Amino acid sequence: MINRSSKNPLGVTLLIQMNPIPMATTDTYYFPIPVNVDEKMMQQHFLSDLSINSVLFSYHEERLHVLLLRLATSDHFMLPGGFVKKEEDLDDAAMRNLKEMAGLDQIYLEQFYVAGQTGRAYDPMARDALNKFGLKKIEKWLSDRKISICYYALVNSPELQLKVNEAIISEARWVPVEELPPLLFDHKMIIDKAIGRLQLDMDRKVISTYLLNETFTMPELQKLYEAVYQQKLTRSNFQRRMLNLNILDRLGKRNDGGSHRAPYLYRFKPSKIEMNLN
Amino acid sequence: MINRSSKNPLGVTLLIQMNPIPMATTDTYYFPIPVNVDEKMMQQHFLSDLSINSVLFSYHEERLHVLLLRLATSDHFMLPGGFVKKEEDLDDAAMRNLKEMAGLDQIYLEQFYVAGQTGRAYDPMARDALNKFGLKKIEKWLSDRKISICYYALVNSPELQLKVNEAIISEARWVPVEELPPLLFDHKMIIDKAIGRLQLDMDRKVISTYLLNETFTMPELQKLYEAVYQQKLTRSNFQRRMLNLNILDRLGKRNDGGSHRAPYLYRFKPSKIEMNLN
DNA sequence: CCAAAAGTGTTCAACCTACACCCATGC
DNA sequence: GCATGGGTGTAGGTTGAACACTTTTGG
Repeated sequence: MINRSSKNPLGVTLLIQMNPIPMATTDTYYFPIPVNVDEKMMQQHFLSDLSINSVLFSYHEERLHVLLLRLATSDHFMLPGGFVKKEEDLDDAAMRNLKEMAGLDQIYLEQFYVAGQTGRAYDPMARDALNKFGLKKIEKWLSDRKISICYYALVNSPELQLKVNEAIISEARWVPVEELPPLLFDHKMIIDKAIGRLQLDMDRKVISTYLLNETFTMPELQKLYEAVYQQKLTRSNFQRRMLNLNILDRLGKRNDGGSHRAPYLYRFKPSKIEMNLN
Repeated sequence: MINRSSKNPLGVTLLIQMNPIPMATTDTYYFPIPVNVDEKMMQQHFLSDLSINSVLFSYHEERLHVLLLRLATSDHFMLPGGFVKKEEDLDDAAMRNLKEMAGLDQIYLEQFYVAGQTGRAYDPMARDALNKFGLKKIEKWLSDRKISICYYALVNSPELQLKVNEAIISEARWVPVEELPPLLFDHKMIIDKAIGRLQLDMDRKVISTYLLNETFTMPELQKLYEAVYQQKLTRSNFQRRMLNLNILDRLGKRNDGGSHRAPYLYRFKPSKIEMNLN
């Protein structure tokens, strides 16, 4: 288990271990930009007007992070995403995309927005960067693409193994939400909306569990809330509020740590996960 | 102004005055089922994987109503909707659709859901009804159609003039949400989600004004809330809550009515409309 | 003057906030 | 013991539910 002590965090590598895998025949369409892709097959099997973008949230080092990909030809970042097969449920497509790209499975996934502005694909910054790949079909793709269904996902471990085409994506990293780098397209706006929705959902549903280890201390839970809402909370009141919700099991065990009273370990009551509050 | 007295409602006709207009060249694509439509033109100008469905809400006779259309070949109803032009923002498409169909303009419109299940077009009931039109292209349309972006709209007057193809839509009516008839496709589920979202939004934003006349009495406002939330509220507490929000102007004027104390008239403060609460 | 409907006040409980205090632990 | 950090208690304010009371109006 990762030691989350504030004084001496274990130092999870921000830079994700990338494990590039050569682009294969069918399973390559999960990447948001269809480079080196059989266009015919694309048209035949995928919905052409739609794409999916996913905002992956992870919580570590006491901060809320978002997974971002950097285009090899740019210093700008973008969100991961993919396409929807013709005979595939939207939610399934989003899930498949995350599984193919990052091996993620059974994570919390929520659709929160549809980006439908016509102008959204026409970011000149993105155009320039993509044109550097020298591929004609990207030009076409940019002018064709229209609607993006946006999901956010909760990931409880920052240690991912990404499968991306290294020629296109040169870097993938968890970035703290307070320190977002320049982003392509309308992805900044999408992330902002995702954070807003995450804040709403944290208030209404028992979803913190998807961002934490199975057991955690009360201060750890509080720091998660502070990271998501970007504000300090009063310790004693936070504790009472959480306990009064009656969604936590206190485990007799205690952490062993520094020179101070040992905190209790808590766990979300299994029956209460997926429950709505209020 | 419509007399909303509970004892003797004026009796707005539930059945909408339909004013059928012959299908013209371009402006006919607003109807959710492309019958008698130039398929080539459709493919050329519209996004093929998407449709829009709109849940129109109206409040009258102390009840929340939804606008439903009945297929001529069925006793089932469906939601109005339309398609998205290739170079058109999603929100604009939804607005254009309502303007073309019902002459509505500058109304409150909110996107709330995306219906993305593959099975959603395969309602056998709908298939049967549509096949009765004897048109081959409907079969194709049913197997092609995939994703529906769902909007809800707030309409403050039930008196609409609909433009629909009478050969296909034989009836259009405002139906109280507690008395929904059998619906085609997944439209029942979509309406339920729309109501849930409307309830959330009524709590968070100043949108009641889009369902009422410009001026109204406190009991009228309360009845709107009771219709939306499907539950009785305590009169005195409702009044205090609304006044404490500080979003209402009390107009000195009073209603003239029955043998009882005359209520004040209120109006939403213009500056507070579109404001978020909480 | 009475019934009916609208507006106002009062009480009580629940909850939130701030802050003080107590407990456990390693040095 | 004492600094540090986790856990609990308490006083004051706010909010909302329930319900009683007052005001206005037509008959």
